[in-house]
Amino acid sequence: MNIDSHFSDTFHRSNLFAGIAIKERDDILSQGHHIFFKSGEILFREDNPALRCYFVLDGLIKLSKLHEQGRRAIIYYINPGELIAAISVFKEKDYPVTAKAVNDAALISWNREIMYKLMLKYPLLVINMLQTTIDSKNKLQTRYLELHAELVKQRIARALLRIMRQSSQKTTEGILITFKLSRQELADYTGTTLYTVSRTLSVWGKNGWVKSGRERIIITNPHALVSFAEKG
Amino acid sequence: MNIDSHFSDTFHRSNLFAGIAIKERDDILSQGHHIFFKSGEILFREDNPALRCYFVLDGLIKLSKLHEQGRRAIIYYINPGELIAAISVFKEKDYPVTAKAVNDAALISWNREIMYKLMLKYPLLVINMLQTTIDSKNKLQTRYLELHAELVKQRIARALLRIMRQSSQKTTEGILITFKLSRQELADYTGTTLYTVSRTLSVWGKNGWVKSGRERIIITNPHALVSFAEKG
DNA sequence: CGACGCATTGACAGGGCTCAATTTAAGTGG
DNA sequence: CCACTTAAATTGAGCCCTGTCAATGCGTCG
Repeated sequence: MNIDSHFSDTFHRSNLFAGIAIKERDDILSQGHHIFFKSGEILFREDNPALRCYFVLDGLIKLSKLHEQGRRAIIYYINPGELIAAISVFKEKDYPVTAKAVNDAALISWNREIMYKLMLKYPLLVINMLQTTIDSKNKLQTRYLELHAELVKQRIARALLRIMRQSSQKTTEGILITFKLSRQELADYTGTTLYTVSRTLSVWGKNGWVKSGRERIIITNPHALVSFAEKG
Repeated sequence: MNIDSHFSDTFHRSNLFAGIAIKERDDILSQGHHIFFKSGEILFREDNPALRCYFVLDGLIKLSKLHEQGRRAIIYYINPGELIAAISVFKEKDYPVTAKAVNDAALISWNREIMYKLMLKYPLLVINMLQTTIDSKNKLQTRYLELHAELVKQRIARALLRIMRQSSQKTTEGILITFKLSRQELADYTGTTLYTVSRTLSVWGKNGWVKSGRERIIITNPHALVSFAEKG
């Protein structure tokens, strides 16, 4: 399998391949398959579990989890350079999570047998996988604590800042979040409702901290947001 | 290093060593150090990060995280057979978590250099570490969703059931949780306050679902609790 | 231009937190 | 063994944050 040179950088710079020689990386790469998902498409769902693991080359992937009682929690936004559904190497079922492409996305996928062989062949690959898994677990622990300890507004501030760091660009108006982010999504990410998010953004709009429209958020005063996120 | 035969079983049956030959396990074991912690003692804290990773032979270890604003969240209870602070292999600092022995505990510890060498020497060890890390991450994801989606009482019910499955024994009165569990601890575990926990247990006591005293909980009607935990 | 989906805003209620006052139980020392 | 100390647990009162529901506004796209 060849890789588009545009994505090559993302692949080779990923922490996942730190310390692994280029020709070994190419071996790993050559055993995967390219897949593309359009914005809004679903990679796998609670009732249709992941059978392969995916490396994100481009785009943003949203991992969320649906509760029986109807609510949804966004667990992570996955950036290019990260791996998802590594669990599929070990378990066929039992990964009750939805993965959805937020932007058009390019990925590489490996099925479980191939990935397992690669893991045995390249111990450093597994070590890197372990490290990135621990890192993302720690991030979730932090968010778990915040969900427990902080009021909604503070969590929304933190969420905006996290998303800003992950996926934004400077514009003349401020820092624009570069994907469609509705009130509902932000609510799912912070553990609240779209109404509370709307009210909060409304106030912050009047403060001059953000400018927001339909599925579109610009942060005009990041400094104020940071201070609010930290002090509550 | 020798291992007490009483703990030998826990060591060798752990998922961590699945597929690894006995003499290899003994090699791994021989490079660690025995450590004991009395009930209530702290293994490491937010301001005194873990420098080694630990394998739990006996006892129960509580991992919690303190929020700047004062609240504490219990992230996991760690049973015998599990590994903690694997992150210390990769990072010296930056594991802002407190680990405390809930019961008297026996552990094996390895420092980072030794553990890293072992990981390179035994690829299957890393694969197993990856698998258990993914598993515990998934559990946290589930609890994150619950914290977002469920009311306090439902979360308390789930927490009691989880703890019961982890660490309990049958008595004539019912299923006794076999470690000191205060209202405050249960609150930290479920994301609420000790007052709400107290009120809830008080009601369930009148219902005949539980019997509770000072740092002591007996579940007298697990069936009712399960049904409540699932339906809310 | 019409329709659909997202966003806004108000009114209202209630779950659960806070604070304070007791009560209960365990542990300690004489 | 009992008085004393200390920490945990209970319970009530009050209130506020935030979820719920409903009505309306508005931007986007076919």
